[in-house]
Amino acid sequence: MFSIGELSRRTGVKVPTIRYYEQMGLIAADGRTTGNQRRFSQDGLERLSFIRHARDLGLPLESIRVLIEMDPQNHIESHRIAAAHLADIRDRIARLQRLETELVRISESCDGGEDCSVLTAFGDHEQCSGGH
Amino acid sequence: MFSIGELSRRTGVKVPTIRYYEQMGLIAADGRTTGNQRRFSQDGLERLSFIRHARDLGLPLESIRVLIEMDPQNHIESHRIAAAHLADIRDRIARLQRLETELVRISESCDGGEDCSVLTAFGDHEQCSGGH
DNA sequence: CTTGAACCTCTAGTTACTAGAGCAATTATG
DNA sequence: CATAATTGCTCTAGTAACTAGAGGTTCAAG
Repeated sequence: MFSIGELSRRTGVKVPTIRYYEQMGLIAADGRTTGNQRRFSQDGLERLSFIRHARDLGLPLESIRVLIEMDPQNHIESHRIAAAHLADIRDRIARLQRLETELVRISESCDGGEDCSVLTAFGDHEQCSGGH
Repeated sequence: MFSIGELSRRTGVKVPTIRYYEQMGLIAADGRTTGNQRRFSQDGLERLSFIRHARDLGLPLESIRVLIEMDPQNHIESHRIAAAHLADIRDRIARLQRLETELVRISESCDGGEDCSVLTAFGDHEQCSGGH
């Protein structure tokens, strides 16, 4: 049986975050001591590691909740979540790359004149090339 | 003079968002009608367009506030903000690309066996290659 | 048995908005 | 000019995923 601090040390998830996950119904303590402190089993440790890793992969808690409650033999649903997340990541990369291009242009636009053209470029959409 | 709705139509910023910006001190109405409705001048329109575009570029409101309050001749500060934001964007792109690689691996890991290995891969950090 | 670390609950703050309630003002139409 | 439709007002609360702090209790070591 692990205390919440022990669990935190083993998974790298901060103590208040574990309590937050419990509140969100993603994890449950196995029980409490007479003094009302949480005690977690090995199962809890594994569950939390799962959440931790999935969060590191950028999955929102809602998707994680679905994964947790899912039948492990349900291929379709887990593949769907993975594919949706991948598409989302790719979309975000594409958008950020467009911003990067734009920011490079803005950063290079200043010729050192009186008023800084970096500043005006931040506000002027006319100068933009790609659609953002 | 524009009503808040007119301003919204011309800039593409939603009405409640304009009020929110006002509350945050980023924009101010020129005054109010006798019936307490906001009226904005051309200046307000331009200010809001600036904010809109800077937000589209992904700048946080705090940076925008700094830009707005800045002397337009202050090259150093505007260049610094642009450079910091560019570095931030590049960092995010790099991290997302690492996630992309990982998710592709996870998506391809399933061989159709009893329990779906996409599901287990979400929880198992051991299988990961790059550091995330 | 005492002390200090770890634990408890609860509230509020973060970012950038969005949604809704309940009411007042403005504008368009008959 | 009266009425109806639209737009506006303020205020509160909700979103995601936590983090920080207050104020108090329990646990483990010596």
